[in-house]
Amino acid sequence: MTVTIYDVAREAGVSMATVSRVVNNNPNVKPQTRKKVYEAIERLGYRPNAVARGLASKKTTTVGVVIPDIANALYAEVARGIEDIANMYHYNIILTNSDKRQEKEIRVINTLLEKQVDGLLFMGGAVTDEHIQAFKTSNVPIVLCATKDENGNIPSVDIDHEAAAFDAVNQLISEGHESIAMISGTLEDPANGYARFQGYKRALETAGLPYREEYVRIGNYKYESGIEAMQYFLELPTRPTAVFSATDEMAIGAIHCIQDNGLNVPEDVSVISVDNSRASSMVRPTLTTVAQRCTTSGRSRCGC
Amino acid sequence: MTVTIYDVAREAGVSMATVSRVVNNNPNVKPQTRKKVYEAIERLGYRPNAVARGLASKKTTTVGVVIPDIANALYAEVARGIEDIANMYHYNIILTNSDKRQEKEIRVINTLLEKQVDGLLFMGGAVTDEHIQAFKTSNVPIVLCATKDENGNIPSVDIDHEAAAFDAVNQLISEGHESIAMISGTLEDPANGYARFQGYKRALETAGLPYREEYVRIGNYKYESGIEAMQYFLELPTRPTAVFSATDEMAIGAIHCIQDNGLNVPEDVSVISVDNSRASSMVRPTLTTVAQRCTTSGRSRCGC
DNA sequence: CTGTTAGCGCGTTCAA
DNA sequence: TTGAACGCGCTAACAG
Repeated sequence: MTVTIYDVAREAGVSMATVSRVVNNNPNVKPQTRKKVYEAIERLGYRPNAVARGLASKKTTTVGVVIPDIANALYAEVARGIEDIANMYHYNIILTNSDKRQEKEIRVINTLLEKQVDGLLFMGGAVTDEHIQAFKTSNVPIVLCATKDENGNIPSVDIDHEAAAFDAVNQLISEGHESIAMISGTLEDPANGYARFQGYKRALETAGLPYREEYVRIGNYKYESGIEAMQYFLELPTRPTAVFSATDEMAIGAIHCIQDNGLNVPEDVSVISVDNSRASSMVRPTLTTVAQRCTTSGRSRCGC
Repeated sequence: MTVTIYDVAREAGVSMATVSRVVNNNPNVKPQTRKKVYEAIERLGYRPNAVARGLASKKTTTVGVVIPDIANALYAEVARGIEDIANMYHYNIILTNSDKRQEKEIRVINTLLEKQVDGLLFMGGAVTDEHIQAFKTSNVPIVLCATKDENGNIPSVDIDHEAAAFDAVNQLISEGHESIAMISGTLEDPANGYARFQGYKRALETAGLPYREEYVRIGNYKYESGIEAMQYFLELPTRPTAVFSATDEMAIGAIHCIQDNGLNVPEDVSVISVDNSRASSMVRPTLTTVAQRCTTSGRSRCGC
């Protein structure tokens, strides 16, 4: 039924090894025999079996990707970047959603390793001892993305949240704002939360602006929490003239809240954030976002 | 280095066959020996090699998915649904982006087939003879998603665009609207374009409402084209009281256009669409969308 | 430049 | 209930 390398060899009157060389573009083949082999391949409609090849060569040209949720726009962008790069090197990706549930994460990591992926890209929340344990059972390169292990032993790639936040707030400052509030994520979140908050503080310091506790509210990244935070700011005795949001979604909530209070953006209050989701380009008034190039971050390295 | 089934066999004092039976949950193993094997597996940290297994069994428990662009929210939702179901049956998916470029589509289809996927899910634009040709070179089940081949020979799953459009327009009618315009996609697009347009027309007919040519504009699914179309409608001698958009993005453009003209939604003009992207829930005024359950559509069947 | 020969790690008869 | 032996389709020395 299926035509194998052996069939091609017989058809072309050469050995399996020669066919293998031709298929793998090994230069050590006389052009003439190469041609014969190609013809035989064409005639028989031969297609190499990547599984057999993988077993023999111990390489699958496949990398595993565990991602919290591909339906999330941010992760989808990253996934796209990863697949682009993988594709460029003729690799494929096995994609798995983990929903950041540890039990599921561990399970898919093991499945991926069973499938002999050549590399594993892990995007998730916390990296626990169990994760480390699972990683250590294999020799394939692991790279963390948008997360880190406590010791920082595992290679990881991520955007520089601190710098992104710093840039965003700086832009506000350069526009003349002096009272800038922040809608932050939880400070327990090292990346989207703490790091961005640090960037915010550093920008204020650098500009010689005072840091005021009442100008910082912790949200949960959701639209509604953006509204709540903004409402709080607007009711302050001296309300801020600008707001820096840790994420686009909260920023949009903030904008709507401002409008609901009969104020205008950016005339009365400016809003800026650091995500770069597609939604942000479709919201009004235009939401200035410091491009975060999610896709690019997926491109940095992928363990292959 | 790597521990194989043979090592486990030796450690447990049984044969490879027995270990294989245990690993594959074959009932024909004495509980006692099963236990011995499990212990040996534990002790050695044995992990089955899925590639070798795939070669021997001719099954990879992997399905290939070619999708236009995972960074697109709609497709991402579908992909999520597919992965969920695959995961439920202990399958994995190899995901590839095609950008609807035929050359790339054909290439990844072949790659996926080389990798011996147990099924192939193809999401794309047109299904040409070249596609059919590529599909035929293999025996793995192929299923089309959100697209169809001309003859309808290949199994396919999709949402019922016609019905979705019909429902959406019907809702407008039930709200008392009698002059309803439509921002359509290109009619060459059988699904998002033509089918939705048909649904629009059928709803009008069913309600005994007249179909007016000037009440239909063709857009390109983009935000801007929603604005253009809406502007056209607003400048009509008798402007429509409601607008049905083939996609959310164009609907959002329409809404903004209405507002830019100093009118209100839905007081002056109602807007409805049939996508269900996340963006639509964050836009104001609230955009009524007929839930299209993209994720569910990904769940229907996946060729495995 | 080409052919021969071993495996890669596992599932699967077929006997026992 | 268990084991021996073969083969899945291909790559990788090695030899010539």
